Amino acid sequence: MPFPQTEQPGRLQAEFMSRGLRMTRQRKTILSVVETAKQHLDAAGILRRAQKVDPEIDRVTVYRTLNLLKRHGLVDELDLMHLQGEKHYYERRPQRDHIHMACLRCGKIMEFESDLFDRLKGQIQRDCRFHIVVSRFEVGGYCASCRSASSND
Amino acid sequence: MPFPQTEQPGRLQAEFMSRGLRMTRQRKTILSVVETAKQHLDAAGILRRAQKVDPEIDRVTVYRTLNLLKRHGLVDELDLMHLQGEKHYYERRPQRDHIHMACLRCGKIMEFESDLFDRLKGQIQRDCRFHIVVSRFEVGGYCASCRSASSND
DNA sequence: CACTACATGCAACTGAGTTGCGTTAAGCTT
DNA sequence: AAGCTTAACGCAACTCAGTTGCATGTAGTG
Repeated sequence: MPFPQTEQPGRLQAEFMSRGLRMTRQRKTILSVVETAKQHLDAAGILRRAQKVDPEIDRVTVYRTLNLLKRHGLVDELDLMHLQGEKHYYERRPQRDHIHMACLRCGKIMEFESDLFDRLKGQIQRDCRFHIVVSRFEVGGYCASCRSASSND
Repeated sequence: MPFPQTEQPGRLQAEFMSRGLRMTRQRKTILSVVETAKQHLDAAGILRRAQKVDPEIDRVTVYRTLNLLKRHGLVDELDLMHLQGEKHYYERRPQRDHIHMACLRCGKIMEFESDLFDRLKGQIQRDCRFHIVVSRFEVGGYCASCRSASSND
């Protein structure tokens, strides 16, 4: 085991292949970019990073691969309250779903897990007899630091 | 009082004007379209309905008016899980926030209010010291009728 | 009633994402 | 290992939603 981290590289690739999807040089690059991203990336950002590894990679391939990952539930698509235009952001689907909070002043994105959130989704599935495949809870507002800052400026 | 309904026409117009915003012929038309809509409309749909009243109205005016309403918190912008392309939908901001559920099979949109939802937002504000201005909780999945239908076809 | 600042309409533009198609290459099959 | 088939790739052209610049029109003030 050469990867002692909690989230070992290659796990996304492994899940991808275990679904019988064809692995290509380009997909390998894109998956590793998505997997190792430390922040939320949009398609253009993913392309830029992928091209540092393989300059031949095309933006169309990035879009097609992201659609594939989305359809297979391997990544989630986020809007992040459209703080910067209409583009989408992507993240590996986590074990446990979380809420995204976007600060309208500083643009910071925060994530928040909550029992209440899990219970709410359970309630929807039971009370509405609705089978949830994907969910997105995004919040726009003002973060703690911007709230205190706004009293000084 | 000529309007005995729960949601009397003109209330949106009244809120709009009470904010000191300039009322024009076009805005009056657009606001009444938004206010009386029985379903979630996108900008093109709002334009189409507005043009039935006033054919001179331009799509740019619709976009500008929707942006204005959004900035003033008088309407909410929805993605409805991007079931049909990337366009946005609009609804009057309700007294009590609700969740949108979009069926991936039949396209139906359902709304759901929940105490748990209200409590969850309260928790976010308290635990994260985050002041919520706007929130959007959208769910994609399969509705009750499509779940039972899918066993037969 | 006149003035001014803001709203409108038009046309041109932007930016994200998609499609068609000829070429390339995964990953089976033997 | 070579050949085969089917899917993925790269490129260019396109679509679609929404935005911007600017000249003209008009709401609301005084």
